[in-house]
Amino acid sequence: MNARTDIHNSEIPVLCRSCEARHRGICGVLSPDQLVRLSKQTTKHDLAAGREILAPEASAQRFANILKGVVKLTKLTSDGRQQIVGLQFAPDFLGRPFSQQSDVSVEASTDVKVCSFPRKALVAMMAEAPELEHRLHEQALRELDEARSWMLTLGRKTAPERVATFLSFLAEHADPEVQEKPGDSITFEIPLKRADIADFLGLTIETVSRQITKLRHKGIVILHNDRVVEVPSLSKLRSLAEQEHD
Amino acid sequence: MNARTDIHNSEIPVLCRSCEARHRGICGVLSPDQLVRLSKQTTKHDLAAGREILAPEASAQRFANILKGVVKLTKLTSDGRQQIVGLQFAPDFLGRPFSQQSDVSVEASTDVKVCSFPRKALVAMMAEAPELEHRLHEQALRELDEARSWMLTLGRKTAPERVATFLSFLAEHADPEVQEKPGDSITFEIPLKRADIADFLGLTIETVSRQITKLRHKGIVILHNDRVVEVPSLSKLRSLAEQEHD
DNA sequence: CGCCTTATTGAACCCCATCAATATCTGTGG
DNA sequence: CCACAGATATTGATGGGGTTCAATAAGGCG
Repeated sequence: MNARTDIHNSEIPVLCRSCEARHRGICGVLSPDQLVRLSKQTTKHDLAAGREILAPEASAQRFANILKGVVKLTKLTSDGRQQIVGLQFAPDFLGRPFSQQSDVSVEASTDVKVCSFPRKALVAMMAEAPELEHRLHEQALRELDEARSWMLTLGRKTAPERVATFLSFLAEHADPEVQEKPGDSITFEIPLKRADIADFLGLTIETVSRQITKLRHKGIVILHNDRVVEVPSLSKLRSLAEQEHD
Repeated sequence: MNARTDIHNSEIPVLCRSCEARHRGICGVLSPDQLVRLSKQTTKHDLAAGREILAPEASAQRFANILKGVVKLTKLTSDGRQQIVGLQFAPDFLGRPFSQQSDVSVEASTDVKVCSFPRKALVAMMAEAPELEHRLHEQALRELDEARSWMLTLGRKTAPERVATFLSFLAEHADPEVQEKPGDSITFEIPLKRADIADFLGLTIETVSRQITKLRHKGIVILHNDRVVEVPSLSKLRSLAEQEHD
């Protein structure tokens, strides 16, 4: 069946109707017919914050799309030091295609909804819809750009700069519903606890806490609670993300 | 070796005959006919160590394959601090497809030979050879895995561990011609000067130098000169890459 | 409330950066 | 071949930013 001749909304699986991934995510390139077949192998999961979504061994065998929430990708040294190597938001794709194994574990950072499917289902879809691989490729390139930006942050920025960089990053990915005011002011929720922020920025919990306190005293951020931040001037915050001194 | 590409050797452009990228690189998926057409838009360049290959503005408009040598990808903060975010070897592809701009600059780390071509030429080839995009996708995923490994190194490892990790990484990518002994022992050339190693590892030149000296005194490495290193026991070096203490 | 998790604040130490001097390497020309 | 100059690398002394260890505070939920 041909997608072009047959776009009837009634054919779109219930599962997919309200899914962001169907538009901006990888499923956006699939026809209703293809969506139906993929959705037969798909299951929707609700995962509490902290739960593992894909173990390192599994992340090449099973894939998923984020429907809601924030997902962290983490790596470990053999002696247990942890580094977060990426944060993902709806409608991002999760998993490592074209590999047998990965050493990244995929965990829910907030409460998360995902829709997951086996490797085979994706492989089959890619065979008939080459555009699907293109979408995956574009996401991989975006993640690569992002990972390299974090390399600059981790390798060359000071603690105050790292925290400011992190908050600026979150502001850009903020859920529109928690943004309120236009322009330079923004309020959003930090989808990580302090320990995770530390693991992302290559710092300790204590240093993160101290830096946030400093930002508070300078009026750069206003904490409504541990997680909700108001940034009166995003441009001021951004300027702190790249200058060493106070 | 692929039958399709080798039935008529005479059809393969001279430029491509001795090129590694034709087999392991992205050109491996092209037919002789396609190689001929691509090679008409291709120019070969020799670049001295330190020279810029693609400026950040250009890296989305013009692409290249590495024929020989080592290439560094660098990022800068606004006040000039530098971080190397990737090292690339033959036959890697250089450039940022599907984007108008990039903030990564591409420089020769050693003397380098590349073969470069305009964006349009690649786009045209991808249209007729979907396998081409697949190769690019796979390289992007490898680079992503690598960037995330460096994030762990930059965020969570100590200076001694970083240097050991770096040398282990080089040993794995070492030009086979400088490898001599089998098994656990290896000799190779460091394709970066100390300042570049520092910019890669998020350290200073002095710290890198001191750590190499320590490795020398511990018998982990033997320096034949500033660039050529002998590693008697690669497994010992690797074990230092993940343990904090001496 | 009372317990547990999470976050903040304080004080002391240490790893690595910084500043400074010396050494070595590389190439060039006398 | 050696002398010299510029770039690159090593080594030393000092200081500071961030960690570590420790205590207190604040949320979240029964």
